[in-house]
Amino acid sequence: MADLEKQYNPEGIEEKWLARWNEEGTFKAEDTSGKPPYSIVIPPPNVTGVLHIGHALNHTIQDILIRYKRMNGYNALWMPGTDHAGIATQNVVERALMEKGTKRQDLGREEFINRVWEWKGEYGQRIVNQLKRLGASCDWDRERFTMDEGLSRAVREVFVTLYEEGLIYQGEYMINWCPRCHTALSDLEVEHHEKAGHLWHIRYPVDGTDREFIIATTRPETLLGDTAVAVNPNDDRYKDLIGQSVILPIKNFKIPIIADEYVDMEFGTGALKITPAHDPNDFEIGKKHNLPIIKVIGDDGHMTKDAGAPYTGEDRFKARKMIVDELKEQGLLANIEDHAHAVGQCYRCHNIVEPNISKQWFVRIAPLAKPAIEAVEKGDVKFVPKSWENLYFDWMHNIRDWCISRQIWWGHRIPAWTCKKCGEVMVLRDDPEKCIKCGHTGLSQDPDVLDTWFSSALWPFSTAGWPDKTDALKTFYPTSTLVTSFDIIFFWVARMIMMGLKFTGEVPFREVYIHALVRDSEGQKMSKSKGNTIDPLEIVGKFGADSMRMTLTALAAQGRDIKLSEERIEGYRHFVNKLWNASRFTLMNLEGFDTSQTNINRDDLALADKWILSRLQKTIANVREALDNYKFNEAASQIYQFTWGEFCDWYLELVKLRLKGDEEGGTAARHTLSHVLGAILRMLHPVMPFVTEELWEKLMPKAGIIAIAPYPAPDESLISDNIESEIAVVMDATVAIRNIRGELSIKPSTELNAIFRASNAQTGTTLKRQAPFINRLANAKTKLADESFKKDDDMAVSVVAGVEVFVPLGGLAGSDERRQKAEKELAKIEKEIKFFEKKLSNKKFVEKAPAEVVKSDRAKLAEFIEQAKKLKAHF
RNA sequence: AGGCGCGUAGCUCAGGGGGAGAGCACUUGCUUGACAUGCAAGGGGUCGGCGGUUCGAAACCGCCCGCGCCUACCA
Repeated sequence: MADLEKQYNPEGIEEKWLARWNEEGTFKAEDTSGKPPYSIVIPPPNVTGVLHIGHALNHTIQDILIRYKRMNGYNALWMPGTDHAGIATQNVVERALMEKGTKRQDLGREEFINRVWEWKGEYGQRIVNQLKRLGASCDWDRERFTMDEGLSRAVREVFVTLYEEGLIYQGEYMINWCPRCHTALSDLEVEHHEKAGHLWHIRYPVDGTDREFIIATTRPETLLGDTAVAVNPNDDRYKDLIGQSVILPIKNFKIPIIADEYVDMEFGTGALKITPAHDPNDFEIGKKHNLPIIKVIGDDGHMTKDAGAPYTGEDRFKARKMIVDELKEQGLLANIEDHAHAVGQCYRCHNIVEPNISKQWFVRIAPLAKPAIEAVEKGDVKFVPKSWENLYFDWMHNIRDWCISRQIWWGHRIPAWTCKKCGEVMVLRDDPEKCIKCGHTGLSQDPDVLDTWFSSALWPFSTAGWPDKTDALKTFYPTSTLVTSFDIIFFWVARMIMMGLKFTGEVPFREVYIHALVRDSEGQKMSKSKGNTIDPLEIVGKFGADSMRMTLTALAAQGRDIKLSEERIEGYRHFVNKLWNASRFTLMNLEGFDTSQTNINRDDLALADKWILSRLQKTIANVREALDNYKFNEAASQIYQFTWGEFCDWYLELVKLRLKGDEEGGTAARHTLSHVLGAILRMLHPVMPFVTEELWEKLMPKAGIIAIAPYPAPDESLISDNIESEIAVVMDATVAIRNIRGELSIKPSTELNAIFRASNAQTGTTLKRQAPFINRLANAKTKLADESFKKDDDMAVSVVAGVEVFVPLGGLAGSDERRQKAEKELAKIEKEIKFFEKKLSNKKFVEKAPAEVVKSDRAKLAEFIEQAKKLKAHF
């Protein structure tokens, strides 16, 4: 039994339990069950992904919730899976092809997709395997992938239904275009980062006059596609010019001067060049004024034929330089100004996106957003912390139609066909063989695929088998909780709510817990390019999964980001080790003791037993309360304090005497020890699953695995404030002696004598009864003062609540040192007295404050005065 | 420009109307038979600033200062 190593070594133990859980099917949820359901769907990581510390936090929290509920008797399902991550995955596979010297275009669409599947087969389990190593208690048999047949059917069903209801439409609009990924992006997929740029002020001469506009632009290359200059109709400076023309520099075209309210008279010179093909606002203005659209930047980011020589074929940024040089040459560049502005970048490849006009598919979002807003308003979905609801509402109220088509190959192909003969467009659940209108068999399918987030939006119900009415759907949907970070509230959370309500009539989850972001120790976002990432697997290898999980849990306070460093994790490894050693000690003392027996006569329990049991009940209640309210750090800290500060520091020390040989009370002590340790292990299991399983197996060999053991529940009848204050006397007396020892620099190995004078009979009885324990803890021989006791010159004195402590020193310390120590103690007490005297002398306080506060303050004051009096009397 | 969050011990942070807390770091002393990844004893803070509400504010309210983040089509 007592074959534990001196130090906890996670290696081997983690593997052992991963295998055991798997063999025993511990994490399997039941599609039909008498138990209450609790379900979480995993935010599906990208198949291309590598586990990072953010996943570790996200999954630790989910695992805590799931394990906690499972131990509480729920039919707990943690639904795992991965996301096909269209653009990201396509990029990865393309890069691999590039290394072999091929391009996807060389392979053709079908073959390329085959390659992606091959790639997925080879590497797709990587992140899943990494997740398993953290101890994630997902029901792995249910693992899904967004491109699975079933999920694809859900996508198809949703797309067709939305199309039939007019909620999906196709149209030519200005969208965000990534010239590198060669696809449209939704507004959300564009990141705005402030960049240092320039404002070029360009002269646009007015035709037939000597007047000119000076127009500022951040993108001079778009000049080639200008089709008008706009001014505000109310601008007196230019009123007379409206309807005339300017000569477009370089091109030497005439373009009209138009009037539009959009133009801000205050900004710059109040004149705006209009490039309908390359700016969303200009596009709108262009439509209004029927301006021609000249596309000068192509889909590949190079200048088009319409840009004209010598620019055609040049990269857009090179073209910019050429244009600026040319303008300079011609004297048309009035001025260059530094200008910082937010440039849109592709969230996948970080290239600068190009506003581009093209034909795309959109979701008409307003009708979907309305019920989704109401669901959160009504509380059908609750955000925790609640403040995130504001962000949600803010976005949902300003939401714009969602561009869902992507010009890539990897993803759910849009189920739309066009008849080559009659031009009929068909959007269908099943692939058509011929035109539904004219019967012609020549059909072409839309080449585009859907935004990856389109399928993610269905995840909570598509993974349960929707559109079939499965048992899983009935049992686990709506899911209970969603755990994610704030940065995908728009991308994912909001869209799941919209789609869930639309297609199931119910919200996809009841609560959304938004957790922090993990940053480095400087508070910087972790990123590979900064080199400040912490690799969770490396950490697991070095400190064990439990240490990492405990650290993340302890730091996961609501509403604040986590600054993580290896030192923090190392610190919590000490806690894991502490638990290990407390268990080691306990197990050493339980040889031959049957830990499965639970019936113990409470009268046999010693004071220390009753005390630790009382403290345990309070701790259990606090931990449960914390977990029920997503206060993970609070739960971690409660267990930490109890385990280290109370169980190890006091109870184990108090109990040692009774464990020797056949000491009286040994049975009660062993019973209490195993009971409390068992409760600690079960309380901690959701946070530290591996080490708790290992120790539980040794402590309770007959009880089965801890992952399905019942989570501790508080027993009110074991809570006793009287017992707790009685122990406080023992602790105070012990600390007083230790304090004398420490302050007077007496070695711990020197046994001291101590005499206690109690201020009441009960305290005296406690001190007398607990004397053996105090003696041990303070390395002293203690006794109670009798009537003849007199303090003499050689004694150090300390006064604590209800007890005067006298320690004869026999020359171990000089009188000066003793006086110093006593004066220090007195100064502290006098500070307290002043504080309370001031407070209590305030008439208004006495009148208005609650009676109990006044009463307790008066009692405290009296106690401190008493202590000071006693202390003074001795010097 | 708007919105949100944060400012508490040297560091990282809990807390939150009634005597300032934890971990780490620091000082001193310890091979006390679970643990030196440890034990014991200590030092350390006008809780960002100024006002207000209150008998009482670190906490609630207002303003200010500093630091983050998010959203936005100002050329």
